[in-house]
Amino acid sequence: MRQEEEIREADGLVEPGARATIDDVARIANVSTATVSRTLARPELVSEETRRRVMEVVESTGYRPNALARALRTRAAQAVIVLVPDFGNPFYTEIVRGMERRASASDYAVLMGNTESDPERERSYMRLLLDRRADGLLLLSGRLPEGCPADGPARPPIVFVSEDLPGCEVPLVRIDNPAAAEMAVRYLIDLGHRRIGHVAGPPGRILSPERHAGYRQALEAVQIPYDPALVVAADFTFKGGRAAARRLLDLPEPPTALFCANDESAMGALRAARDKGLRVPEDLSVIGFDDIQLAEISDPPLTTVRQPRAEMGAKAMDVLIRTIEGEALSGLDIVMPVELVVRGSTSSWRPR
Amino acid sequence: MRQEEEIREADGLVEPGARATIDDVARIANVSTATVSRTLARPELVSEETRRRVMEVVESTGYRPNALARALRTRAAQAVIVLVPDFGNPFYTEIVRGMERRASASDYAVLMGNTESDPERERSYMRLLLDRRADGLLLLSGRLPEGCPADGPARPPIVFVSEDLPGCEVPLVRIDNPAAAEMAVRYLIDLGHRRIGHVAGPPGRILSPERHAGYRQALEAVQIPYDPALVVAADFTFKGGRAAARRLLDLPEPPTALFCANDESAMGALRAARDKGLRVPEDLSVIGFDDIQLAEISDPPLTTVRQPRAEMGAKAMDVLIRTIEGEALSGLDIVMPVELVVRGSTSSWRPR
DNA sequence: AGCACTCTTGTAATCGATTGCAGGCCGCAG
DNA sequence: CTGCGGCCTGCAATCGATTACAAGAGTGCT
Repeated sequence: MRQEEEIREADGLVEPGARATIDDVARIANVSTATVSRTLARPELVSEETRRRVMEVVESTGYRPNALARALRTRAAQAVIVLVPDFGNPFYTEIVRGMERRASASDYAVLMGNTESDPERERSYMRLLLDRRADGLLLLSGRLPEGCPADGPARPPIVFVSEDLPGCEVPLVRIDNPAAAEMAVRYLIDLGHRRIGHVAGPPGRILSPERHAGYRQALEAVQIPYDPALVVAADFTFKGGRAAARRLLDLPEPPTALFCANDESAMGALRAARDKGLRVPEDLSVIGFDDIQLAEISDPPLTTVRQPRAEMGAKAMDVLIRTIEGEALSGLDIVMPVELVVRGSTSSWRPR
Repeated sequence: MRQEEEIREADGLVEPGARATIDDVARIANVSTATVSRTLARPELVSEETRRRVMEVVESTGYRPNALARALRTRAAQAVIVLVPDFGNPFYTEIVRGMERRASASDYAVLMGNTESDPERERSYMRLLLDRRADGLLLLSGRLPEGCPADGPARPPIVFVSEDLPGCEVPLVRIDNPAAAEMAVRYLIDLGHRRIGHVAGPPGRILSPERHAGYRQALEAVQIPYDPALVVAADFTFKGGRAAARRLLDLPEPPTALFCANDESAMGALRAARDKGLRVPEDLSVIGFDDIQLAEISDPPLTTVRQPRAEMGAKAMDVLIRTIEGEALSGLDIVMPVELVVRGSTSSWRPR
């Protein structure tokens, strides 16, 4: 026993596989565990001399505090869960990047989950919260996991991004969808278009009626009568956008421009145009929404509405962390600015 | 004090915000914490009657064991880290899906990390391991995070997917890249092509020389002399593929077919062809590698080599979990089958 | 010398589980 | 009646940290 301790004092640790604990460090540095803990957490409380000695041992043993033990004691896991409905969707990746950046600045770990809108998966990530392995939740899907209290004191720290659940107090970081959509359609109108179709989003998502409202608003602002035949719902996918656009282009009096509720369906619309032998933008203008990476490399490159995705992610993470750390931010509603990115899929139109 | 306990016994818990602990359950059910723990973990050790009583209290209080406390005691976090070099890359999303499926079957949590090949980010995720918040590591990037022991008893459970670090004992789940590449090029040869270009991967990635070797092998098998001028390195991106293909198509005697080291660069090649006014597949055949989603919706849809990505992910997770749970699987090398998916970007060629 | 104060450090309780060990109870065989 | 073995259950140690509290040393003042 003495022997073992002496080996430890000389060499750091006996078993190379085992990691040093705070007790090892304390023993080797000849102080109590309390002092080791303080040296790391609040060095100003420890004398110069002791601090030096402890730090030396910390270095030589490669000691890292066990996060589980710390989290258990402090009741703070220093980790947050980010629930993404679909990893494959490029719209989310940039948001997540922003989140990670902000999280690591405050030394929070990010536990990312791909739910595919599957309640089972949502629940399984929700467990991490109930488990105490995470302190808060960032939701990109506009839906609460089943069994998660939406309000009241039992609600864990949550922030919604982009989409929310109407009627609850959860903070939200978003853009002004109606205004952004109106801006996009307004741009088409300014180019001379009068007959403008709308490839809408799926009815189940809040975004859809919001962007549709902006579309309608833009038309009405310049006295263009709203024609329901020019609106076809899709599902935010390439395939859905292609089919919806095809229906619009097959109309007896087809639109000269399309406003698509997101970029992916706009890509579908570009394909539908090509399917029919229409040139974009000469015969048809197409405008998307989101500014995903693909928009830049599509043929032609897509004119679209850019959301400041990384900033939105960072902002949401910021609000979440501050909530976790005790600020009362309930009911916050943060609106981020958007930007129209003009590329090659739109051009002016003179009545023929 | 007595008062509080009576309220608890009647109503479950006093404060609705606070979560029940094993002590609460034990007290209310009038048993020891040991019995509660056993009821949940090894019910067969507990008498029918007691089990019923405990379970009732567990239900009514909504008790969930604190994972941190358990992990601290059992020294098993029941969580693994998955390091993805680039979330935006659709190649990885399917792999990750397979991993998640297998993990949740064994009740492991998946902590996903987007490293962007940044050593800083890698280190920050590595901390979760050193921290004891995770039990193992799944690497999709073919590189070890800095400071991670590659071999010896100190090496944590790790599995590589798709790419590995040559010369270390870490298990690997992969495909046979040379053989798969050879199959693809062989297909072009069978279609009648004789002058076949190769848009290669970046030199830094192991995949690149492997696929290049397969390309060369296929040519040599039918006595087509290898021409270095027909090989241009790109970087697995759309842009890089486009530029590389442009160089090949600008050759005095341009190739009639291109084998691209991945789908994204193949998309770039398709664009380069269109830039030059070439029709695919009539004037140029293009074949990719990976079979990402985009391959199906590109114009024309891309002929490519499909990797069983979900299965690879699931398999890798399987090996990792078994390693964590004590099986000695060091040095394992699992090779998964690939499949040639013929779509519209390739057609037969008769010498003109 | 005595007292008050600051500066450092250690003691020990605590977070919420798991689990080895021991003891109580019961039935049954000798 | 005694002893033994099997079934349940509880006691208490343990995982590895944090932190309230107390105690001792040193300083300065009266």
